[in-house]
Amino acid sequence: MTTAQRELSNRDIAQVLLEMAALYEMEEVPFKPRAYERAAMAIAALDEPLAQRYAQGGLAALTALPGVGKSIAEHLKELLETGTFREYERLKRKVPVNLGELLAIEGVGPKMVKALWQQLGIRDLADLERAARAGQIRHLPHFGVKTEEKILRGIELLRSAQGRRLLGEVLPEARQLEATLRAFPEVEVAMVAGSVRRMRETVGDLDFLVISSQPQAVMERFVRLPVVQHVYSKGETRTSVRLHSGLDADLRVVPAASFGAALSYFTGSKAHNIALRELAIKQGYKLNEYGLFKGERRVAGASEEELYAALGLAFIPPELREDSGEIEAAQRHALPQLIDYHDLRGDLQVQTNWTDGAHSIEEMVEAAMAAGLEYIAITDHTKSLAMTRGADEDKLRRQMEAIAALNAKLRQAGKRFTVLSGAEVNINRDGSLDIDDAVLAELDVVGAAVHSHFNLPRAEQTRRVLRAMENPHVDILFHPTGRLIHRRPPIDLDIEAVIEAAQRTGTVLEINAMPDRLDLRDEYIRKCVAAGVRMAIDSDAHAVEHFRYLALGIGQARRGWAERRHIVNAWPLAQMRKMLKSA
DNA sequence: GCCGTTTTCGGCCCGACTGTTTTCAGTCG
Repeated sequence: MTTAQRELSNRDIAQVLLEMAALYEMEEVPFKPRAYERAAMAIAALDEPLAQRYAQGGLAALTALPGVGKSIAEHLKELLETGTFREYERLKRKVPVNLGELLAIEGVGPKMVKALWQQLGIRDLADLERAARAGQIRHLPHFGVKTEEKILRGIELLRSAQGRRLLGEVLPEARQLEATLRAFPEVEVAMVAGSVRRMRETVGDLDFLVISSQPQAVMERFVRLPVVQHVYSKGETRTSVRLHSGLDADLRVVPAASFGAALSYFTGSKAHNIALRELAIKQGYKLNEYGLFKGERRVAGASEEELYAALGLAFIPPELREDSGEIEAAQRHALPQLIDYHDLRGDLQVQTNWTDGAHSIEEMVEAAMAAGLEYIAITDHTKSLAMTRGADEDKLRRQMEAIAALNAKLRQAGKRFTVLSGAEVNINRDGSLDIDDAVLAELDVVGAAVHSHFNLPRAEQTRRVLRAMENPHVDILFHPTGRLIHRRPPIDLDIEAVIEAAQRTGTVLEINAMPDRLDLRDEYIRKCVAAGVRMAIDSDAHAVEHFRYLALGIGQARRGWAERRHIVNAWPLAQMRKMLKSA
């Protein structure tokens, strides 16, 4: 072997399996698509690189994954060892298009891709856009003007992502690179700055800042990292690269005396920086990335704490630096005591393999304990979401019994952990729920959620959601706006009315921590804080690995100025339960 | 192709919406 072959990431591998599912879908092969999708999900949710898992545990470690059996494990082995596998190549030959690109468009599925390729030779996004703009698609059988318009809108939406990526997707990569830099012998301190540090829900690129007295050696090492694909520029203080993951990354090397000023400057936001510099000028200073200066003399700059203090400000946590009132609050020393990343005691939305989750109740409990939680609510889907094998009243009752038995077992084993029974109940079009009130009354935690009719007009949608919140058994409104970042817009809700109703009815609003949900979003959280509405930060875990997403929800809550007192699952169990309507 | 509190073969789950259609396919959750 000459140069090391770049290792496939779990994301790459999951993508290949998803393409397999789509290819089988085109062939109208029954059941296989679901099987491949399930396997893709399991791999995408994995923390540890699949290659590493395979290297250590062989085929058995692969088949141990949920949804991975003998055949898929064999395919994965081949994929890991050779970069592809025969069955994938065979299927791809039949429809040789850029599947990932085309399927990323909302409303475009495998059948449409196949038809477009067969009839118009469309192979990628550019082909598709050209054909749609030329009005060619509307003339195909089973297509029409509306479909053509939908495709163009879908492409627009995809574009508006502007190459920004989900924080949850980027954060592990950023932390890993940060650790790599920290381990360089010439590096004294390394930190990730930018929007990652501010925990913005999406990230455009990565900014790293290091202290070193040997910048050239650091830059040399940096550009030779295997994660680096292309070097845009390389200098003494700044190097700019494209990573294999598709992200751009900047590395800046600064002397220790400037680190705080540089960290502040490169953390942003731009608006916060400008406001800070204006404040400095008013006080007779000059502020730049090298420090706070009075004339030629540097009065602060080694640490952020020192910098903010010199300006007469309380330390402003990075999540608040958006120039949305934080500087004024810091002047009055009236910043909120933000909820901390270690403050959560429970998780009030957890799915299991009773419906569309990957793992059993017991496995989720184990993982929650390992994540340092004291309680979780099991909230599987209900019946009208049939594709998830949603629970009906009988199934919910059976699950309540299973949970009661598990709690008894935990107590017997001396474990201080409580499993609450719950459900993620569907809100019907008219605002009624798809589970009988009598059964809801027996559950510890009832979450209600919109999973259908996303496009109702504002008045009707708001009326619908309010009616659900007024149900005396509904404790929490799950992912209140239903948005999927970069994929689906939020439902059209009068958010003020929802917050007012939450206050009036005592309904908790969720901050769903899934990377592509983060719903409520930061600005709505801040409205809730102002209105004194309680919220819950939930992982919405569908697999044991998902509890780590809670950190994203906490980041979002901090961006919304939330304190521990606003977040019910940061409270001890007894206090939290008293807060719920059904208690 | 996966899986097992319906257990090693025979299931794999439904229902709504949209846009295209004359009775339904594709997509989504």
